[in-house]
Amino acid sequence: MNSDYLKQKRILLVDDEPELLDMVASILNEDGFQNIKTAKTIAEAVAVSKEYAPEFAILDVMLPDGSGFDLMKQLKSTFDYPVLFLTARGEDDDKFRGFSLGADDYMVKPFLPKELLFRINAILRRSYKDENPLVKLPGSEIDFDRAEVIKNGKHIPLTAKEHSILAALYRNAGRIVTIDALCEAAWGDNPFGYENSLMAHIRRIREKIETDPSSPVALITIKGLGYKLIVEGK
Amino acid sequence: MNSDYLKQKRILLVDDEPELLDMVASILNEDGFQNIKTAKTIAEAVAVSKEYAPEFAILDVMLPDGSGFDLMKQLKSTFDYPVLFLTARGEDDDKFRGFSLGADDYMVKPFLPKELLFRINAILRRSYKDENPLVKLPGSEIDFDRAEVIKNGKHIPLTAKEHSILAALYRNAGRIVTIDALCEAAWGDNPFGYENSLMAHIRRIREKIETDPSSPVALITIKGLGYKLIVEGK
DNA sequence: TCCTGTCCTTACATTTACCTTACATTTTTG
DNA sequence: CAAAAATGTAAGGTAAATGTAAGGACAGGA
Repeated sequence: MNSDYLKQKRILLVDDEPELLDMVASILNEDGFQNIKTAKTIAEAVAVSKEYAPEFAILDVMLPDGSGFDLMKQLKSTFDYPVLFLTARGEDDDKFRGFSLGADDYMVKPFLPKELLFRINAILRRSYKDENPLVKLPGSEIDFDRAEVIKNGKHIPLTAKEHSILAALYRNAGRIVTIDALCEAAWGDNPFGYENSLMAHIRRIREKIETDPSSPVALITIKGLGYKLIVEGK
Repeated sequence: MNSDYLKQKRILLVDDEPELLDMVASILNEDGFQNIKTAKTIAEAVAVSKEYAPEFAILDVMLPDGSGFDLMKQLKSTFDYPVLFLTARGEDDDKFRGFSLGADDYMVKPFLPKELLFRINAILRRSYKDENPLVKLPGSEIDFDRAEVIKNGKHIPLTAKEHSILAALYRNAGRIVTIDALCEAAWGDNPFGYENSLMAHIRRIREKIETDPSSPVALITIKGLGYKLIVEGK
């Protein structure tokens, strides 16, 4: 279900309630999304769009300076990215029925975080599914969509945990990722007490991606700090 | 993909919401389709059909004077062309079970324009190409038009659910498809809570396409991530 | 040299996700 | 309406994935 290059997509989040902004942003964050910008008004959203060039937008229907639909029209005429609407139950139902069709999806507040993530991931997957970049490491390549490593022409499958650990490393390619951060990416809430387990996974990952797992060159240890994934061009 | 003789096909579009008619029509237009007629009711649709002789229809499931299925039955008894259904999320889809076979397909509103085009083009290609391409798997072949599997020269029919699950896998051939995504493809609206049922279907599909269903080679499990369909050349 | 701490490596135990089956229920068909 | 087919449900079984733990290697410091 989780984590790959789609998590890198630039997301624009527009709502006038700060609490909701915070909530959605943190839901997205926990699922691994990196690039989130927020706005409280249409004016702000347009400004942000211009310099940020989002690849996906979550818009509230009711905004202080107009409706989310107006905003979508403005944006779509210039940019082209998928949109998900948030609407409160009973809010402007009639208007919504008609216009909802221009949206790529919508959710009625209040919603379950799980469902929000499900819909967002579904939209992104469908919108950007043709791109399937192979990640090039020294000595092998990773195909996140297929959850496999290609080494010397051999296709080696990745397990779920390996996949999510590698994804977390890839999101920070070239930078050091702490043990704690990796545990959190792999085990989510209560990521404590898995340090040893993480090590076992690191070993297994190295067996798959490294030519010589005991002298790693792609997934290297920075003693006392964490691990680092070496990706071509990062 | 563009400037095809398929773009000349006469298309009938039936929905009671003018907004949706406009939107779909303009999506189709932009993709190069020339001959589009619209109708708002079953009565209208039947009338248009008689003199226009459509070669493809997009029907809303809910219409003011009856269901899209009734319309399809009426039309199919006289004419024979492929149909794509549109259904709204949350719309009573009891009636929905047990179809989506053959050239037909359906989409849940709201949908991505891109995906609508993708499916329409796929249906047209399948329906109006002289040969219908068999999808080659290791050990068997799938004929989506006829909804059957050919294994060792034997023709084994597919049920509706099996067909739509296989179609979803085929659309992402070679890539991992999550349980959630498969549930959405098979049950559309409210795809939660069918995980177990999905498993039973997977088993039945394997019985049809695999030589040894207990050691699958075509529809393989990636534990914790989803399923993957292996198609020759993908 | 020994000690200390960090990480590696391995073998093994445990768990979880999935398989498999039989059966219940619903839907379609004649 | 009855029979057949399709679909959904549930429970016990299993193997692959994951977690655990113990011994080893290695570096740095005293």
